[in-house]
Amino acid sequence: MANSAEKYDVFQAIADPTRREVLRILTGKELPISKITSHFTMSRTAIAKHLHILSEAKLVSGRKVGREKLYQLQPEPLEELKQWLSFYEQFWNNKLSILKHVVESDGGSRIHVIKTEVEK
Amino acid sequence: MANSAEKYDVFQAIADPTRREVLRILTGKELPISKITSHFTMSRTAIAKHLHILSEAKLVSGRKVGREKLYQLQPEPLEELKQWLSFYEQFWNNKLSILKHVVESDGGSRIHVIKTEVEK
DNA sequence: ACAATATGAAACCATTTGGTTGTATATATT
DNA sequence: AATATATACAACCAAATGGTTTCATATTGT
Repeated sequence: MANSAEKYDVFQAIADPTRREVLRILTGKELPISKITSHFTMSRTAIAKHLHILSEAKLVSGRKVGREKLYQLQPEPLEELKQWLSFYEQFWNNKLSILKHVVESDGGSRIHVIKTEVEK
Repeated sequence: MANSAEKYDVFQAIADPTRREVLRILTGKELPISKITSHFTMSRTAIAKHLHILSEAKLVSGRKVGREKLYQLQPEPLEELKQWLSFYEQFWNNKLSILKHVVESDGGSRIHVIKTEVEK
């Protein structure tokens, strides 16, 4: 199923509720397929396929340890999603509210933002 | 195709590249189906279906004006996506990367960020 | 060595998806 | 009134998706 042509991107990978649930389950822990499967009613094979898709999208990585394959969350590709989102944020938010959030949630520093026009 | 049972959620709606492109085209403007279609090689019917899906996910709204149906971006449901994302942010997060997007996605201005430490 | 466990992989299947074409209907335009 | 335009809707289709079952293989544990 996993073709080298990277058939699945992040957008497709997270479109499926089962796969989102798998990601949630993997937050923090590194788990073998069987343990992940135990959270669902569907078969191990089905979950393995979902893991392949998530793996293609680089949202998880698997390492084989003994007879188990341990899967781990790899959240970096979500950055792409975040960037995509940020483009639309200005339409329901105000761009500066993003900055506001950063400032407010920043524990140990103060952030100053100066916006200046740039000539054509 | 469009069942009242809301078959499509935001995650599924944005999974398709054509639909993401439609959203991008609709940023700012309100456009009739035919105008939207002119950006693609596929048929108007195909685009109409995509618009139905986007409509189910409440990412666009359409109003009929004369013989045209004008569609408009409705970005609010993307908030759900943002919230979903925020849960995973802590796992790769470098807070300043948020600022980086703001800077990079800003067309006509330059943003300077000065971060200074604050005494405990 | 043998049985149990964990995964991999192939074959198969029903449904969904993403597209098409064809026809009908409503609204402008001349 | 007749024609052109814009959309709606139904039927159809191939390919993708999300699942299953079955069998093979590698690794433990006794």
